[in-house]
Amino acid sequence: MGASEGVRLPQPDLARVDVGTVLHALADPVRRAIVRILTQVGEAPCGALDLPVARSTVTHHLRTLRESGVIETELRGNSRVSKVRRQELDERFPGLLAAILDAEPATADDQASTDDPADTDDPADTDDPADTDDPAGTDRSADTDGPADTDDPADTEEAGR
Amino acid sequence: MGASEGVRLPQPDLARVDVGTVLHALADPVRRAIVRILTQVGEAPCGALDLPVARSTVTHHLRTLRESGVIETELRGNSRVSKVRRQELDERFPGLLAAILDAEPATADDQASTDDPADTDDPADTDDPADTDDPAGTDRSADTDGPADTDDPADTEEAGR
DNA sequence: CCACTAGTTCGATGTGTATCGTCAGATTCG
DNA sequence: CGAATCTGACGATACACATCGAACTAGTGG
Repeated sequence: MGASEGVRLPQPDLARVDVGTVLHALADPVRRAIVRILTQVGEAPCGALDLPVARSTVTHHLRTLRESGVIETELRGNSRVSKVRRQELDERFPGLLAAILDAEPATADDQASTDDPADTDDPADTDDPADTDDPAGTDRSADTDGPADTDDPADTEEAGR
Repeated sequence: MGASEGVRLPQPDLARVDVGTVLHALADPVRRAIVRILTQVGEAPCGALDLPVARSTVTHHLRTLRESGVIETELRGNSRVSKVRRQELDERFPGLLAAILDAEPATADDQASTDDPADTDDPADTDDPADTDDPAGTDRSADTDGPADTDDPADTEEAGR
């Protein structure tokens, strides 16, 4: 018992957590991957999370997830084992986590590759994440072109009426 | 017919929209308020949205919502009427929008005040939004103390084993 | 035509954030 | 004990983003 229970790191009371906080935490693809992995394996230490970013970045994301109330972490020796506060989240925001997890079906071994293709699918015409991945300068010019095209068809339509 | 149907602004195909895009769009409190209002009244032009930000900021948010696939907007004279792509969202991400809207019950007239108290409730101990509102320096020292306190009880716990 | 309204774009600003590498502290193991 | 491992704090960097006010565009009505 003592061996399986360690000290839990500070975490917010979910009753006090704003839904925007959770949404923001889960808007990041790496953090979503983390949550998916933890949901599938139950719990895992930092080192067991196979993600395409630096270890320090994983640590940063884990902290963000913990501070937003999505996961809980406990000390076990020199490891910090995290797990999703699934029950609490489901009580506080019924259906939210399920909807998000269902939106991106994935296999345990394909986490890293799953995130990459998801980003590839984003490049919809007016999709912001695609803009994020591209150089800012290029994106702005793209955004400028977008509305311009909008105005053109509008003019054409009204002419038709 | 023609009077009720205007030209629709470009919007992404929701089948191609990543859930992270939607999550990010709805992580912002102003944008959430917009979606709530639109959900309640059905549709509304920019000017009918009573929000505690500048008109240009509302425009910016509407654009973000539209480009992320959450709303659709059509030109009607010199107005741009927006509405939530509720059905499509429910098909693409079943339960997501409902969960988010349910997380923040509100009345149509209390949008602005509803957002403010939500921010007030956020100041949980390790809540990021609270950290954002407070001076960064103060928050870091608090965070530094947090883990330190965690380590102390950890030592105590292991001593007990 | 002009005046007015509705809404958007633009530029600037300040803040926030994801990422990385480095280093230090804590724990485990031989 | 020292070496190895695990993890997180720190500092730096580049980019993203919410916000505002001013200027501009498009549509409406007299």
